[in-house]
Amino acid sequence: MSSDNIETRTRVLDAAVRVLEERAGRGVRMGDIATAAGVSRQAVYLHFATRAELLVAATRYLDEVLDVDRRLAPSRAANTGVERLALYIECWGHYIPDIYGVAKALLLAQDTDDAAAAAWKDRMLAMRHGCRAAIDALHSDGTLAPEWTPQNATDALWTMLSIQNWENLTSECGWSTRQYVNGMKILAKRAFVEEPG
Amino acid sequence: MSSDNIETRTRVLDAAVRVLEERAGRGVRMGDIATAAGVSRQAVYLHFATRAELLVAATRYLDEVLDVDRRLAPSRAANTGVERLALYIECWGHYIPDIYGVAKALLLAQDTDDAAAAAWKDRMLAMRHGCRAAIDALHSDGTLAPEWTPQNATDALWTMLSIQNWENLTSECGWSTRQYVNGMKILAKRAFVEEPG
DNA sequence: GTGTCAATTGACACCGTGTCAAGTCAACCA
DNA sequence: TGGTTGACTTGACACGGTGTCAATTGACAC
Repeated sequence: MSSDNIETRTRVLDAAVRVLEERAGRGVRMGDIATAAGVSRQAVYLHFATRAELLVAATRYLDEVLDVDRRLAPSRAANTGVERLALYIECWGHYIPDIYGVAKALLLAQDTDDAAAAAWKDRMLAMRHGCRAAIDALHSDGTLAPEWTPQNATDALWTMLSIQNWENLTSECGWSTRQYVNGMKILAKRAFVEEPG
Repeated sequence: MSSDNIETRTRVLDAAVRVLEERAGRGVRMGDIATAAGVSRQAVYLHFATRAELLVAATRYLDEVLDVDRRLAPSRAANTGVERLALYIECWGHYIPDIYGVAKALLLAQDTDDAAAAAWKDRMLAMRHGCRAAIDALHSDGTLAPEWTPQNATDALWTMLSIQNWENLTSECGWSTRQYVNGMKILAKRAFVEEPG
């Protein structure tokens, strides 16, 4: 039955997201996800050909659930570049903790799997567009610091906001989500904004 | 023969560094290193109990060869905090390409191996001291931007200068080493330095 | 009843790490 | 010269995780 089919598939995705979240994306085997979904290991392979495919599907699934577009709306509605930059960081900073487990697993799978690498690159490129939009907003306001081209500033901001950096700051430096958001706002504002006058 | 012993050991280390460099730290098996060293796979295990141990030894070996202390001397001799920060970034930015292959392998091994994780953490902590020293120099000059505590600024600078960030900027954004050094100098100066007056 | 289809069960191939035991070869030494 | 030592080789194997395959179960549909 096709609805049954779909149900099992989503149960697996749900379990994957849950268990990846729990274990921060590390050391999660296909069998673990199957068990968590209350299904045999082979049933998972009935729906996802490889581990990488499952991880990619889990990312998409999670994105749907979390409704990224809605979250980004405030940033898009900003009146100035400075405001847009701050709101984008705010949004991103609260988004990372929600996706961290799945993202980390995908990040790790990258090294051995090309499909995972492509999927990761794709996601990161999407995130880059947000950075670019914020920098362009500064630029057209005339408030982008003169040391930067929009291109270079985007590269730098994008890199600064990477998930690995979030990981380092929260787990090695003990920053909270709030501290992360504030810290990145300060860093980005000082680094990229030149208030005229 | 003990001199023979040492010779084989260093031949393996040498081969490891070479082959890790070549393949950017990815997909390098114990057998590959053995072959590159002109030695059997088991000979490698005669000198290094695990892959992680070999990677850690290779890092130390490379550090000896590259003479980190000498490289850091200019930065330590700086007269102002601003100068020290710039020189530290200069030094670090030229150091990363030399260690990237080995570092990347260690970084990847982290996920499955505790010894590798500890070694990586240790190296990164050493690098953090350099960041801390630069920030402290700014602080005692009274040129650290008021938004930052020395602690937070160190966290941020340390994170900014991570090898993953270098990787992203050079490989995804196409930055050269020179561009990296310049970009990071601009970013760090704008973010952390408040010129008095 | 019979066919269909998802899921289960258990076996197996593959790969890379790490282990083990037997054998080779050179240097050193009585 | 013949024996011991010690590094290295060779080939086999265990283990763990991924992915495959074939036979079987069980429900629902006609």
